[in-house]
Amino acid sequence: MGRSQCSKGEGGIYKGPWTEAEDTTLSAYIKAHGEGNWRLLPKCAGLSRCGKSCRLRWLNYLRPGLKKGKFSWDEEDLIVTLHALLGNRWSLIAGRIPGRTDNEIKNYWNTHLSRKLRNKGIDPCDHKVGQLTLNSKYTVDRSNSELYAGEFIHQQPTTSAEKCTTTSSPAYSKHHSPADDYEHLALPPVKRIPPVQGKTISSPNLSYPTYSISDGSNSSGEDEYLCPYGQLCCMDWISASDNHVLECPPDRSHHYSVEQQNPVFNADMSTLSISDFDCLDFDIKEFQDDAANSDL
DNA sequence: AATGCTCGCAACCGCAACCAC
DNA sequence: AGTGGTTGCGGTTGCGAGCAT
Repeated sequence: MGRSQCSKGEGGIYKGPWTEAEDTTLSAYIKAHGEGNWRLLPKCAGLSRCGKSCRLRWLNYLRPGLKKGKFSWDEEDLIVTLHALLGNRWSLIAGRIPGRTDNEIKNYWNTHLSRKLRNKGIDPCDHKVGQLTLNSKYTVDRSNSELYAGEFIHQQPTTSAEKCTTTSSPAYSKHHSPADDYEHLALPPVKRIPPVQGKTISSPNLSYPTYSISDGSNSSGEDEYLCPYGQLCCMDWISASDNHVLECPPDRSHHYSVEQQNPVFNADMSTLSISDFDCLDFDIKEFQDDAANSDL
């Protein structure tokens, strides 16, 4: 499997599959000197490979903590969900799935998941339902879900190379299922707190959310918070750091901004989109817990 | 058994982003 | 602001394994 036998290319640089000896050399070197300096690494380590190749081999194969083998049900589900939210941003998706690499996820998507979705009549690019011939059990009832993505998520493609990005992604369903299943398309009604117009809602400690509303009333909990952009922006899913503030402008009853130290959150409300949020800020554990716990 | 075809995945390639100067 | 070097990302390639005929 894989590429052709190792062959020397220009400048005596090997290409093709890595040998065991090369793996050992690379691992030993990185354990001793750490990652980075990829261009110089091959020379220093005595490898006839380009730095890029070394980096890739380390990140995708040799790095400790990598999971091998089949994707679990949960992982598959998570990939579908994250792809719906993030598009082909494999490294971001991989960052949310411990032990899996972007390359692995990308391959798995291209060879398994996209096909599965297509077979179910779902466009794997935008996760929209095409001509589904569903039985009544899995009817997609968007009218019943005010959190349907098209209304709340307006993710813009991030690069021109992204052929398959979500321009209108389905919201994350709390009743999500793996790609085999239609259920993740049948978004249930979601409990929401009515917007508090003109109020500022802050959470000084997001790792254990306690909300305070500027009028002095307090509330705490995980299941009753604002989900202005589908459910992604539920505050619980934004990792803890100071100075998060959700606010509801008087003129936009369903849209909120999150103010952070990051200047992007000072963007014009009318143009703020889900892609403006740094996805690294989302805490996947709470993401999963929230999904598992909720049955609204 | 031989041949052809499809699938899965490691690895490569090009390009954009980032950084230092 | 411009330039050059480096890194990281996503798309694509190409080979071996496995399956079908």
